[in-house]
Amino acid sequence: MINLGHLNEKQREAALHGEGPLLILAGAGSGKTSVMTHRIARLVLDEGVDPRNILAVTFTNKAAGEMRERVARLIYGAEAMEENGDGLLRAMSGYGGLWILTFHAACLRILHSYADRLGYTNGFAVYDPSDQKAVAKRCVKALGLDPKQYSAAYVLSAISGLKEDGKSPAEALAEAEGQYVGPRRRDIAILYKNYSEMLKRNNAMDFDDLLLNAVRLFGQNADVLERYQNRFHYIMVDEYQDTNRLQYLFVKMLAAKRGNLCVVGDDDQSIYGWRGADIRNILDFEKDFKAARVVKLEQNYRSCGFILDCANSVIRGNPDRKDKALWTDRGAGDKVIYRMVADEKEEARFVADEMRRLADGGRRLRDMAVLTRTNAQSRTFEEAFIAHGVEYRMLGQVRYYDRKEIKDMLSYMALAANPKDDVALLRIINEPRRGIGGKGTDALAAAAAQRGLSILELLAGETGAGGADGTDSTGGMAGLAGIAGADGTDSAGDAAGLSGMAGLAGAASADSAAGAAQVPLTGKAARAASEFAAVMMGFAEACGDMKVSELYDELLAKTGYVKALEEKGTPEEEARIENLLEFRSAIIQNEAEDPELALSDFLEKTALMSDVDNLDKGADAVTVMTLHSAKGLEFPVVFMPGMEEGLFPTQRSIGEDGRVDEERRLCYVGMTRAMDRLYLLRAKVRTLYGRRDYTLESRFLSELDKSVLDEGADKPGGDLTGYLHGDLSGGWGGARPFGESGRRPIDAFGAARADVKQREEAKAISVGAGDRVRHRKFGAGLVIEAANGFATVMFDTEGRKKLALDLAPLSKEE
DNA sequence: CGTGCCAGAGTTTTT
DNA sequence: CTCTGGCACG
Repeated sequence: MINLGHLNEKQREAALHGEGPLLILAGAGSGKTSVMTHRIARLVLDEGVDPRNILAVTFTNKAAGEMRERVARLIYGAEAMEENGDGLLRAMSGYGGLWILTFHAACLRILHSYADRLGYTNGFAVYDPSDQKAVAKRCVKALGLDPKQYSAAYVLSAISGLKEDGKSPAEALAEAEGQYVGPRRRDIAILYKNYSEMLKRNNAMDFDDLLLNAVRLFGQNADVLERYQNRFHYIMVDEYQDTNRLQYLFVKMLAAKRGNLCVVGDDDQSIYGWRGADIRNILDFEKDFKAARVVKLEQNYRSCGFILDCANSVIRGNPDRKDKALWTDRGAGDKVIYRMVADEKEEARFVADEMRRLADGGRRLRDMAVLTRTNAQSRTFEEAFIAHGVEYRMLGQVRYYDRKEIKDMLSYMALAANPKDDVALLRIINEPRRGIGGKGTDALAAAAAQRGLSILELLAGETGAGGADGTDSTGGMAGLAGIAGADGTDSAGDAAGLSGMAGLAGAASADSAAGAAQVPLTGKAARAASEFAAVMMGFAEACGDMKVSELYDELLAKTGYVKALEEKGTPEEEARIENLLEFRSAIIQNEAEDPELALSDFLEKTALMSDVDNLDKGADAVTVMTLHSAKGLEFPVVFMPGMEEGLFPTQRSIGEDGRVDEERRLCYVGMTRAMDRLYLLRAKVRTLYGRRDYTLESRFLSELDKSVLDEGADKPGGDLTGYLHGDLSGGWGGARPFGESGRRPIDAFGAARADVKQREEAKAISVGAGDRVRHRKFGAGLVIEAANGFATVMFDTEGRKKLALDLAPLSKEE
């Protein structure tokens, strides 16, 4: 029997639930993951349920991974997991095992088995937002619409909205024409249609499609739906309050036969309404699933009393809530600290300083987080942290896989895996420079479209005898074989095997002969395109038999990508090369975890990966991220800056029906991330988009129960003098107004910390993070990072640059 | 074809 | 303010 001893009564009730619909209303920090993992383990161990009969879906990889890990621990025991965690996890959660997956990953697995039913072939690509954007732009352009009126972002969100409503392009079009709803709606409907067709031609799905197509697959194929209904006897859904219509349908269809649906969520934490999440899904669960049992988890194990009271007092302001109230037996703890400061710089300085103070008192930096409403706010914190020597890590900047060089290599791999992928091709056909620019690609795209081929197929066909129709997505090889065999134009005989290289020798000379008629390129560009196509078709054929890392290495070498970077040789390119090496390690690591790793698996994995997944938990650094990305996380110390009307709640939410309620929930989510200490900050003046404005305090501050607040000792209204006292007067270099070393820690832990950061006397140029420097050309700047003879410098006017310390004309400024 | 300049837009974004 | 994308110029 599985031990449920450390669960509380409510938790145990939920974990013991067997058949029938169950709604677990799980307040923040109430241990819902424990409940779900125990329920799964109990079904398997005590009830003898086959793990393959269980499906648990989450929203994030992180949540899925955590759940998998904890379930495995319960099933196999902690010891076995220590010994062979990876192996056991793989054994448990493989294709035919226990599915604990994100919505998208679950849909992907299903679609993988039935891609053909929807007219896709199996190597279909998954497009990320940057790919989507490229497609949207092409569609707008193709229709001759004004790209200003129809920005990619606008078009995509409109399309996404239609998809989330489960509408097909035809339906959208019919609606737009049925009654007169304006040309805009009609244009969007047409764009939707063209966008969908282009994706399909490219054998690609975007994120929405994964869900939409899974639901469509079920809807159109009773046998498929039945198969999965019979497979999944028990279905669990995490964060149910964030499900959109499609996700709701997906779950509902799967659960329709047996009705064993267990959903876990908290209506107070619904913060993705703007993305289509429908809070009614959770509010109406009991209506939807008759005789549903409801269990409320209201005991909070995370936050201390004052923090909880604070959060409760804010969320109370919302209408239409499921009735519940969090409580804790952790004790009252510290009051919530509220400070008003002069402006955002003071705000960031206050935070940096407070963090240093807490660190001096024995807190780890990794235990602290700054949760902002907008990404733009993070910049000020970055600067302050650098200046104050606070190690930090930031989320929500450029996603790792969005870095140009990584995305380029991924596109190369994607094209090898799926030769129909024009978006990937267009991204890289001139990267590195091959002399094929906008005009060339436009012509190629047009020619390919006309013949119903992908661009690569067109190019590859051209190198052959001109048989345009010979190639298909999987057998791209047919095209290459064509070069070697049928084609008689030249010495193509040596184009055998993988060596696209050999192919290009043949292709190069073919351009004048067969090419011109079909490929709208001439001279150098035509040669380059043929060469490119031959190489890529070679990879397309070979990639099935290669390890991903091998493919990657070959691509780096044969496409000349690294070479082009090396030739430029600027620090920026150096950094890109470093990133490419780092990416290689990531591939190797993936292969270590899964020796069978196929190219398509890897591409899918990266496509479905977010940067929260890469958050390096080991590093001892404070975290800066948006409130949205903090959901599901917890930190002993949380700072919430920017408690101002117009920023939080945002200007755009004010006045729109229900939008402020969601902001309020977001505020609640933020506050309930804090375990021991919560700081609320408000700047009196804030600069937004270069405009300095006086602020009003956030309504969330006005609303909350003031008795939980510590508003600072020595000021009535709470102004910046509240923290500009005593221990801040020291200072390192005289230039810095607020230093660290002059201060003595005052905390209980407070042995004076050795000043580790003391700098060596500058002889030549030895600089460290936080130093001001002057560059002969770039002017004054701040060192962000210095290591291995390189320094990354944020210049005041020139932006960020990486410089070699022994070469750059740099001098240190005091 | 590639660079540089200017205009315009700028919540949040688990996948 | 600061990034992005489109366009004009060399």
